[in-house]
Amino acid sequence: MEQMEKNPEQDFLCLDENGVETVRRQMPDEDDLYDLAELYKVFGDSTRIKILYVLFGAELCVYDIARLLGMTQSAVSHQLRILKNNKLVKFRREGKTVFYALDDDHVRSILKLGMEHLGD
Amino acid sequence: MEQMEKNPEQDFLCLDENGVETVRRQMPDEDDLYDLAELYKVFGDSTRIKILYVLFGAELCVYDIARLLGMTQSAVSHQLRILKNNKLVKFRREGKTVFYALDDDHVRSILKLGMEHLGD
DNA sequence: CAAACGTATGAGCAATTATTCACATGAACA
DNA sequence: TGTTCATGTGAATAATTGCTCATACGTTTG
Repeated sequence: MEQMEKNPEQDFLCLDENGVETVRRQMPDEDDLYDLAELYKVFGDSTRIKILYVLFGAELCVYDIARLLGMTQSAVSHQLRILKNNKLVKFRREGKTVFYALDDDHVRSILKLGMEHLGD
Repeated sequence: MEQMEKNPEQDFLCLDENGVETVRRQMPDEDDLYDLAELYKVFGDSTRIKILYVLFGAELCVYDIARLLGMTQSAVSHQLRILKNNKLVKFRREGKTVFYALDDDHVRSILKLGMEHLGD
């Protein structure tokens, strides 16, 4: 970082054109970044995090999740819908009952990584 | 999952007491779950995701980040504050300029995992 | 078919939050 | 010391969102 002098041609204070190119090249598409933020937004709610952790080891029906977490069936159902849309949980119908489970191992990995970060 | 009959003593439709215990045992503390959600909430905004990705390979000053992303310096500074508070970025002062960089490799790992999940 | 049960969903409300605008800091330089 | 430059921040606003309440849907059972 030696190029600290102001360069009026360039409009960037600290980074030269090469740096700009390097940064731009590694940037994913705008859309992908948006989708990524949307994905993390789903993890960014303690209710949904609780639901995911409850499902960490067991397949559960909506009512059980609600009971375990001390929540309304409606609230749980609303959040399950969001988790479902984002492919974080899968479901299976058995008569009147719908069983939910974590969709894939990415979910577990993401939760674990987050916990690791908090451990510092 | 054979215990589908309703059991009025138990208040849980599908899960027996053993199941409840198993689920409860693996649940982290309420506080940790809350903190985890707070962490992901930070990732759950496309502006902050963009800032993190811009910092993926280069240490940058506030004004450069703003220029690269086409944002106000103020908006970037507000978001950097949040990223800083959550230990996702670190900073270094050099004269009037403040350089920001990703804090640790957890950040990179978390971003990568998220992208992987989207790739399905 | 009607009733009961588990689940899903739309509307409305309260709370959170990202941005803008104006201004405050804090450092370098005349 | 006063000015300029880079950054930080408080208040206000607009938009998002999680929950509740009421109700609808889909399945089973009488």
